[in-house]
Amino acid sequence: MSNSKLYKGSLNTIILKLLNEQDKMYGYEITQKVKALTKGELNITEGALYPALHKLEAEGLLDVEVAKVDNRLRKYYKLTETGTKETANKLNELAEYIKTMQALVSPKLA
Amino acid sequence: MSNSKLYKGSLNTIILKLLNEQDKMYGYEITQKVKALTKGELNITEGALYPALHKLEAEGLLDVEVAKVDNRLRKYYKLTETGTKETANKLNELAEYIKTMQALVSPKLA
DNA sequence: ATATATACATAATTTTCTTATGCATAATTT
DNA sequence: AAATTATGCATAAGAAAATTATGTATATAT
Repeated sequence: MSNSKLYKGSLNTIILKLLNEQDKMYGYEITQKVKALTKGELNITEGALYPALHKLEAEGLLDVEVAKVDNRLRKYYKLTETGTKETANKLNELAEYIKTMQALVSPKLA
Repeated sequence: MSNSKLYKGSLNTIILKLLNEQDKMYGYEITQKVKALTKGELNITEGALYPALHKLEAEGLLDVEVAKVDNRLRKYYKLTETGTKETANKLNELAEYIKTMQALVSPKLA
């Protein structure tokens, strides 16, 4: 995924946020989109991505829809209503995390 | 540690940064300092902290010095030279992580 | 006397990721 | 034509980092 361990725990947030923007995406598309958006910084591995998608689906945050394009399989994922709410939560948590970490590493007023 | 999973992977960064400021600290002190700095947001658990300190010591990033205060044991940790360098790396990685995540969740120019 | 705070530690389990495979089709390169 | 790379899914074994649950011990507050 990256040389830094900090990305641990942020995969779900990334997936949900992308699906919040793009409406529907398939797995491989997510890996490519993340690579592009981060200029190669972040490479989501398949071993992390697919189990994560399956779990989000099992939890009712994602719906899946199978399609066949160019004789190849694609599984399109999209947010459920619950998934949309959870996306908002995750983004708040990320903002909170960043604020907290900045307070810890640059404690200007502490 | 927190309701958010995002803190996974950031414990070492937190420990190293605190020791970079405070010169030397003992485990319990670290948990209290973090709680105070984050206004209760982040509570480092002992099961996470002590193994982490032992590992950082084993890797040569921390030196330990045992003291007895009020008849109670304290293990003071401080950065080694290598530890100081690694602290700088970790802080760069954190800044990089925050930048990357912001590019992912608020892709203004994408 | 009892509970809370201080101070360390480890073991079992869970979560999340990496690494290694595996299958299959399409497109590109040699 | 053959081989490689890209597209697209999936899972299993193992590692890493945390949670949760204990355990020991002293000091302080109720």
